Amino acid sequence: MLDIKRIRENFDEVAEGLRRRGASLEGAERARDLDARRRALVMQSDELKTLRNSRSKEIGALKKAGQDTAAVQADVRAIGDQITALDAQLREIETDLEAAMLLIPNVPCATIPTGPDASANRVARVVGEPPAFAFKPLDHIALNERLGLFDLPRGAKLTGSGFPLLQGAGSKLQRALIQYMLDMHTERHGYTEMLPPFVVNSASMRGTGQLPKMAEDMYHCEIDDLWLIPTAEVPVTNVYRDEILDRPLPIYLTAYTPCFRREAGSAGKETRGILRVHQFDKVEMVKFVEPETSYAELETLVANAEEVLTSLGLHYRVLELCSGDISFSAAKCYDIELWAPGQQAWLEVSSCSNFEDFQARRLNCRYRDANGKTRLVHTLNGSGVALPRLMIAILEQCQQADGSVLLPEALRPYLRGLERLEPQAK
RNA sequence: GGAGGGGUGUCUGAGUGGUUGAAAGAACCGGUCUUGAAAACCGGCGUGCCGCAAGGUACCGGGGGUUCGAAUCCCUCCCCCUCCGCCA
Repeated sequence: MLDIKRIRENFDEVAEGLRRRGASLEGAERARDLDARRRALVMQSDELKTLRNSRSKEIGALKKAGQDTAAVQADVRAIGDQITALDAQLREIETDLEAAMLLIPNVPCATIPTGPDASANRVARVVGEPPAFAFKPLDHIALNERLGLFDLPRGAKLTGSGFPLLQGAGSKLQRALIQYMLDMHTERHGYTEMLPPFVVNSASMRGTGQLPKMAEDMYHCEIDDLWLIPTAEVPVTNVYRDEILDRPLPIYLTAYTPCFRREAGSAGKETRGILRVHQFDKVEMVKFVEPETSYAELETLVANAEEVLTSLGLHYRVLELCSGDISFSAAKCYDIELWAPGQQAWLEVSSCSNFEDFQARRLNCRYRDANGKTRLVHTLNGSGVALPRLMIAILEQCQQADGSVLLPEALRPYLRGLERLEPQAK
């Protein structure tokens, strides 16, 4: 959520930002108008309340003195009726204002490229080399047919399409990767590990911005009004919702969780294999930082995610997303894409964003600065990284001529002697 | 799921309808004193909204209600504790 004062006082600057995104100005204009009406009503209502309070105190005094209070009571009652009417109007306006504010996206950072969509994204860097093959590399689906790491038909039988059943070396590799990443972030990058609930309430979903817009993309348990998390960002960022932090900033948190996404509307698109599924595992990093530091913190966040990939010897690139391609809440965002030689495609495995105070305002998450003044924190998060596509990239980049997959050295301690994924006899 | 108890500021904790944003103590910050520290003493010490400001207003788990007036009464929801039941 944007600062209403920013819309009030710097409307042109906000409008320019929204235009760069290709977003409509309608919401911001509406918010500006509702805000003006709200302030006028608040003034009226507060004045009447002042009057009511002072006259009510008179009644107390009169009663103590044993005098008749009927006339004053009638007066105050009339004032109270006016207040009730004004406050009803006010509530309506505030509800509308809140609704409008929740639908206005963040203003993009001034330095990011301007453009309408992904075509304007800037390649920040390409790291490593694509592996050279003396044979035609297979994609992860073909590789899996020999290796037997995941069983999609049986996953579909258990639940439905898009719910992979990992098995044998596949599940072991997955588990090793999760622990490898968590260890790296906690031991080397200074993050504290969290293992949060995988199901959250609506207030948490609003806090990070999934609600109200993304309700259709999430799994919802009606009876309890609880939601399956689409990313660990939700529970981990909400840890400090409605708090004034007394811990020194920055705070770095990391968590492994499964992620549940309905992916409504994306049926048939990039859905082969485990590229896009309804349930997947991910290690997430979340930062709570002082505003002045958030852009420097974004760079180290990306570096933390990249180290997972470089340490595994994988070829990837980093994109700086343009104004038209960043997500609703983000001011600036880097995507990390792994190279998948089997399908000759770049696969997004991480999205690292600085939300500035956009999430913090919804979350109501503040800290005390050096002068003891409360200020909104800046929040950031990034995947570190998502598992299925990491698995795909490892399979496709590390495949060998004999159909096996030679696993990265760095994972060996986590695989208890497993060095190579071997074709399975059917 | 059943029965009971409870949710007040950073913490402990008073407050059962009237000038209470809230006693008292602790913690914390500033000052005096001290070679320094402690102690003692003095002062400060919640958050949001409106306002140029003075100031006003709202908030005692959330929401709603009664009343001229609610931290205090009523309804409802949430959370915590104890006991019983069920259960991985």
